Amino acid sequence: MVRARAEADRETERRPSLVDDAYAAMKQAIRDSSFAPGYQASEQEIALRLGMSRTPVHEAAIRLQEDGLVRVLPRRGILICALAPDDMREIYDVIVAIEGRAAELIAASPEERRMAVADELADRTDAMEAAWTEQDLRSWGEADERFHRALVEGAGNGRMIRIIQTINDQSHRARMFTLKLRRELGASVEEHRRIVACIRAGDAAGAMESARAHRLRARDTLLPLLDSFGLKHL
Amino acid sequence: MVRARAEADRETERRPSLVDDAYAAMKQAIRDSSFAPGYQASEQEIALRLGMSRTPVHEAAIRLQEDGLVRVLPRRGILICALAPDDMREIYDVIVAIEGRAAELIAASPEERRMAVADELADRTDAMEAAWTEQDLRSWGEADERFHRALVEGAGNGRMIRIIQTINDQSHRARMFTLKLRRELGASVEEHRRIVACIRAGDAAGAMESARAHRLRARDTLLPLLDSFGLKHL
DNA sequence: TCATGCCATCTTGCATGCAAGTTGGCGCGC
DNA sequence: GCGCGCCAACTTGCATGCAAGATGGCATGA
Repeated sequence: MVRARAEADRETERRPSLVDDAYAAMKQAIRDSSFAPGYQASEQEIALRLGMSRTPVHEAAIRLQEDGLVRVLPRRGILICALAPDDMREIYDVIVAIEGRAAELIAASPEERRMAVADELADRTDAMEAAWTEQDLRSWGEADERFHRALVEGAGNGRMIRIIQTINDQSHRARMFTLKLRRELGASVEEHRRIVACIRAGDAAGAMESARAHRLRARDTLLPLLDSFGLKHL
Repeated sequence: MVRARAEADRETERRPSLVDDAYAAMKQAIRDSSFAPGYQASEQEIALRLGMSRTPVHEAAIRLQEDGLVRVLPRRGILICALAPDDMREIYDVIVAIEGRAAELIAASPEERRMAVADELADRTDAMEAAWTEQDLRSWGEADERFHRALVEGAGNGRMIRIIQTINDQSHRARMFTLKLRRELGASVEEHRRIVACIRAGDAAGAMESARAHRLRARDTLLPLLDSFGLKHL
């Protein structure tokens, strides 16, 4: 219970309220497509399914709307947002900007901290390579996600972390979809290693540039892929 | 009423609800320090003052919490968030990342679009210079704010715009405070002109670098200023 | 004088009631 | 057969009731 106590001290013991439950449940449902994009649900219906009244569902919907995952249509219900290719372009630009700066900040930090982050990033990359040789797509995707999360968390900027988290929630479904299509996963490992090397060397400009180049290349292989499938929304 | 109709078509006629009113009123109160940081208000009290019941106030508070402007403390009320110097550091890093990428994107866009944005940016910069020669701090601040807003809006990325808007809401009070202290406002004009020149020339790398340098310099002059005032929060 | 514990008061979490806006379908007129 | 309007059913916006958690002050004992 040490962990619980620590959180209690930090957060004045916030045990999960019904609103938190509703928020988590709805977000999860959107992530795994139980609520498909374009689906329009009534708050009443969701409330019934979750065994609570409309109030907490409504308040959770407000938070989800703020996250860009749903739209609350007055007197018509909750609409699950779809992602158009243009949204993916926007999302990649935000990622390029934030991860680039994060890599730069890490590379410019004191050696001890830099090395600690680099070690973690290297571990994630090793996991990716292992998954790649075993053709284990699921593991590869998880390791890749962890690499990028560690990259942003390594910069120690809570606002950047939150921005990326929001963006990830929005693009999770697209990521799951494209994971199966990509044929150039191998290149990512090498690019990750270059980022790590720059961080170790304290080369801030190089770290930023490799992080940016990595995401820009991924974007340029993925967007045409989505377009070729004629996906108007996902 | 043409404007109202246009918005109606676009947004399914969303006239302002009480929640929107409460959100706007509270946000404004926080901006102009009617609600000072650290102040703890009860939802009931705010509801009375706004002439509505607790429900819309509560829902607006959830949105403000999502924006990072307040914290809703269970059964204790709404706490207006204060900004520590470390928050300003975080905020500047986000701005450097986003504005840098925005400048790069604009400079890499087709010439016609590029020039249109550059013209607007140049206008804002002219306004700054005029305000500077007249020692009109308020006008200077407004023109500067408009320059930076135009810079991000010029990239045409809705998510970037939203991120910057949120960040601006958070740091508005600090900006108002530091505006009076800064003694190097003149340098900004020149730096803005350099950004505009790079955009006009289609020099993406140069645009990004000048936008970044501009914000980094501003940060490095402001943060020590705040520290020297021993401001733990504002 | 100071620490401690209890209680009155205040505040929100959540459920629910009511009214107003939205929708889809049925029937009527052409 | 086809279009149009009306109505019943449904959905949320907002107010309010109730109960439980948080707080501060006062009384009590050392």
